[in-house]
Amino acid sequence: MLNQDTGLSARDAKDRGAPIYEWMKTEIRARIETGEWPVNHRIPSENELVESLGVSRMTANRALRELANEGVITRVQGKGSFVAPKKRSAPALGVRNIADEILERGSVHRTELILAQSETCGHELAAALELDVGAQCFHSVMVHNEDDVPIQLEDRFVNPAIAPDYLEQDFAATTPNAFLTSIAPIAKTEQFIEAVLPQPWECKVLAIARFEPCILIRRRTWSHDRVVTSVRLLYPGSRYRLQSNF
Amino acid sequence: MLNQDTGLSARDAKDRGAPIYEWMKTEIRARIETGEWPVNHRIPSENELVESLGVSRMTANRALRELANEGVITRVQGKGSFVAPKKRSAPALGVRNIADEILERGSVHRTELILAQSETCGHELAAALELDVGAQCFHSVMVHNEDDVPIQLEDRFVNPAIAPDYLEQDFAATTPNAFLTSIAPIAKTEQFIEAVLPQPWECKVLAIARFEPCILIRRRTWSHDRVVTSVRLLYPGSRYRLQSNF
DNA sequence: CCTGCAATGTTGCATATACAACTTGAGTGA
DNA sequence: TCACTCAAGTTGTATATGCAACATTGCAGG
Repeated sequence: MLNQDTGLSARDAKDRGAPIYEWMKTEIRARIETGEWPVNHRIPSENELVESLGVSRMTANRALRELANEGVITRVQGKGSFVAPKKRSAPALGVRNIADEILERGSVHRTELILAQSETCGHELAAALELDVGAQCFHSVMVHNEDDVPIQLEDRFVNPAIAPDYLEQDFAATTPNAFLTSIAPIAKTEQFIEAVLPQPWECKVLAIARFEPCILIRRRTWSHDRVVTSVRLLYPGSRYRLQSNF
Repeated sequence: MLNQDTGLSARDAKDRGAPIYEWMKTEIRARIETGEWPVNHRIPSENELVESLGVSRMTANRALRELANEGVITRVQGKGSFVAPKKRSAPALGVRNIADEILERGSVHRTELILAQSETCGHELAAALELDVGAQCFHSVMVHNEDDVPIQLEDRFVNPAIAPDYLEQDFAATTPNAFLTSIAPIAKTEQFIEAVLPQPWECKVLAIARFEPCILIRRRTWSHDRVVTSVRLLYPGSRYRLQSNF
């Protein structure tokens, strides 16, 4: 049931799996993401949250303080808390759909599915997806071709709790990126860019030489504080470069 | 006076300008940066900090929790808090000063000047700097070391119309980046990120193997519609990665 | 009219307390 | 010896309370 004063729902104390302050953060973030609370909208004060949710002020304070540190909201002493303006996004380094990118260049995009299966999380993978060791996750590997030239090797792991029917998708028609962003709005992205030498099997599927340097992008995306996907994108250095002007 | 139990000093309550938890954070960070507390060193527990500093546990908890969120330390429930391993990663967006970046990681920055001279623009260089072919420009090459490990090769061309006394700078004290941004505010930046194999002479000055893949950033910056500088930044792939979260 | 001040509401910080969850090591009993 | 239990230490979370700092509003008095 919705609380008219704050717009937040009073959760039954029993079904909480996450800490209260985390739950408050996700609820507030959700209202911002859906547009229910637009930019500069005033967020319920700490005391209002105390009243409507039955939490202590320190807990409400922690939730709002952490959201402020993350840049989601801004707080002004004596005035209140407000939805922060959206961050600028970097065109070239943001999460682009490789298919759109290729089409914009006037080329033909074609994918080659190499693998799509369910796997058991090992230690490292569990940490990356923030799941438990031994849990199931989805794994897909595919090559994206531009005019029949391999240009990106996509090695992706997906959280099945968020996309339970991931493996049933037709990846020739919809890229994993497009599918996942359609069912889970991206709230946060972590991205590392490295230069590496490819593995032998990667050389084979990308049709490149053994010592061709490649750009490796390792990216994780979150939605509602849960990891949606962890992906490795490998680009042959001779065929691809990143651009970021500002 | 130093407290033997924690290595932290009990501050006089009067001279505190910052909140206690912020003061604790800076004190702990200082001990990590100076190497007094090396990587994996155990940090005083919350209760030890309570004892030695006379603060409440919630305050100590907040200081340590925020340091953990920032990646400075790692905390394990039931075990304790420990100095986190350094991560050598940099934001891919924006023009950072490599010296600042290294200092922030608590390492020592040292440059090695390889070349600093005036040259005559060829065709390609003239186009890059938006000058006439045959005009003079400045050329500097240097290596930036982090803890005496070569981490960036900087190959820079500078427009003499904007920085006429560029070659007279002491590049050991002030990086070219810091000098140029101080005399010409950056209005626009064009930046390409590639993966390449280094040239033999580049391998030599960076002390890397022949087939070590490198990240190459080619960047041009404008001020008042004129090109200030065109620079190639070469990073060994095994020692450096770019980070861009949003 | 307007200046000054008090009241109220807001965030920021610090403390004391309590319980839960996890780790480690010591001890105990089969 | 092995397995189990228990105690102590540590972090994680939640609450209640108090005071400080800042912003806004309204009111009293000139």
